[in-house]
Amino acid sequence: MSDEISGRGDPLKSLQLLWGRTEAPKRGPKAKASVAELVSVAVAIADAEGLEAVSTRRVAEAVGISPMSFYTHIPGKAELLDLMMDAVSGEILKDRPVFKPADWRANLTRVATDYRDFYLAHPWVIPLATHRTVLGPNTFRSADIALSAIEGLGLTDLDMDRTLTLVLDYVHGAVRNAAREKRVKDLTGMTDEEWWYRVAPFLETVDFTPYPVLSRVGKAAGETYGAHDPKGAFAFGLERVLDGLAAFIDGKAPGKPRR
Amino acid sequence: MSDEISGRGDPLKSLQLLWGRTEAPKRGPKAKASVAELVSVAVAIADAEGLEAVSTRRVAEAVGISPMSFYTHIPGKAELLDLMMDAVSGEILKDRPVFKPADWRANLTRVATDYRDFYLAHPWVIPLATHRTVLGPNTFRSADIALSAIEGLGLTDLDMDRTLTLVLDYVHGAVRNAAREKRVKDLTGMTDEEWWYRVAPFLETVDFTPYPVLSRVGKAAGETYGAHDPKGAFAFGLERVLDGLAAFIDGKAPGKPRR
DNA sequence: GATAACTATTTACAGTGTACGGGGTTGTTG
DNA sequence: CAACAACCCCGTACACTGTAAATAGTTATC
Repeated sequence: MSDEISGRGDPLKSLQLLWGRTEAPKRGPKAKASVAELVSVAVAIADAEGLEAVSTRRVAEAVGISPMSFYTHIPGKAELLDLMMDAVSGEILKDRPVFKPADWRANLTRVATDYRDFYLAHPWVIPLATHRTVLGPNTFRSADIALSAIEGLGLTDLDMDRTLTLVLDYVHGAVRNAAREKRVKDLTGMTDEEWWYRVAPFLETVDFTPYPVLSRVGKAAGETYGAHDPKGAFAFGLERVLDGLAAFIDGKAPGKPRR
Repeated sequence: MSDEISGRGDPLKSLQLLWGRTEAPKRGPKAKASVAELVSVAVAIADAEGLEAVSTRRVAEAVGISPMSFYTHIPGKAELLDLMMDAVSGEILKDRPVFKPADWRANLTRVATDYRDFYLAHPWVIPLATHRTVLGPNTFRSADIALSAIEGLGLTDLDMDRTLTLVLDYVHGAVRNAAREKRVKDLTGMTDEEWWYRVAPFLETVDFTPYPVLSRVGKAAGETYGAHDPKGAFAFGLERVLDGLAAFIDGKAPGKPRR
């Protein structure tokens, strides 16, 4: 099963597990493992070895039950992935910062960097997220806090939605590369430097005249900060995004028309 | 093998295949299948049924060779994925538009929408791309054209690199959801409407008082354009990104200082 | 004709998710 | 008390995956 994206499982079953709405069993033997335990070790495996190391067998074994006992607790792997995503989402904006409307730019920067740190800490969530958000308590909590970063600016609810979507879409796009860096290194056993070292001799035999602009710009970028500079690129992009939002927000703000 | 990301294969072998640098064999029987053929059917399978339907066995069978004969042409699945990515990259900015510096905003809009269309046409590339770009001719070609959209604006080569990175990161982040929509529908057999229909009753039993902002904004967004509106969100975000870049570019442009 | 270079194929192994059916444990009910 | 229902656990099995290893067949060169 390589199509590992969230939102695949039975939505109702997932929801019940996410919100702890499974009523306690009246009879039967006591369970050797709990859902929380299974999710926790699955997250630990994903953090340490990547998503592909998470298998139902492996998770079951890690909590001390047999492979098939996994399915007594969680209907299938799809539901496990949903639970994993919501579980780690609890780390986003964990201290619930108090935002002041006047500092919206600082607020959004905080939100963006917090989400970025989150993705970097759990790179496996990046290919997992789909448009059908996991409707769990932690996901709701982080979204609520993030939205509160732009409360009181005179934006409509719709504008708030789109504004946060823009920032988080950008963060997601910008972070996806940095997040994979370690992963690719582990898989290939090569650092980026080693990789370039192996690749460079071949590239010198390539005729770059069909790509004049790329050739010039790529050379300049490479000489300045090596193969790539995700942190600098993120900061640059975020500033531009916030500049764009500034024009939008200042134009909407009722009290302070800009010109 | 669930860790399907690019940049995993032997880099040199991949490069040789990408640039057609495998010297023609002098002896031996004629091959029943070519690399181009294998890549082509692999792309067709991925387009039609998603990345997880692409297996070496399936691809081999589709071109009429036995499962293991695949490996006489391509060293492994990692290299196949690299080749697939570069192959489809040929569709981006295919007609090589002529960009005029004065119209940089229109140029970048064209670049952004072209990349968006590309991702929507081949959603499987989204989880595949890593920071180790596939160094193939088509990838180079599209990057060169995209960069030429912001030539002649007085930007340094580094600024051009970061500017394009910003735009493409945003496009990637914004498109990831829309691209999965069809995919999730196929996997779950549910449209988004059916999904919401199943989920809504449960959500009404959830206490939303801990998420006041989310509850209000989510309700407003849902009532206005249903579950989500990726096209509108994309347009909104792109305008803001371009506004932010406008401030940056106008500030740098030598001839026209803004204030 | 021998040999080297090349393609194609068969078999096999260690994984994966999970359907199915049976066995053991617990609390409730007659 | 015995019977039963509810529940947890587990062994077996199936159809997949990528690919290592060994073998057989085909072609051009010496």
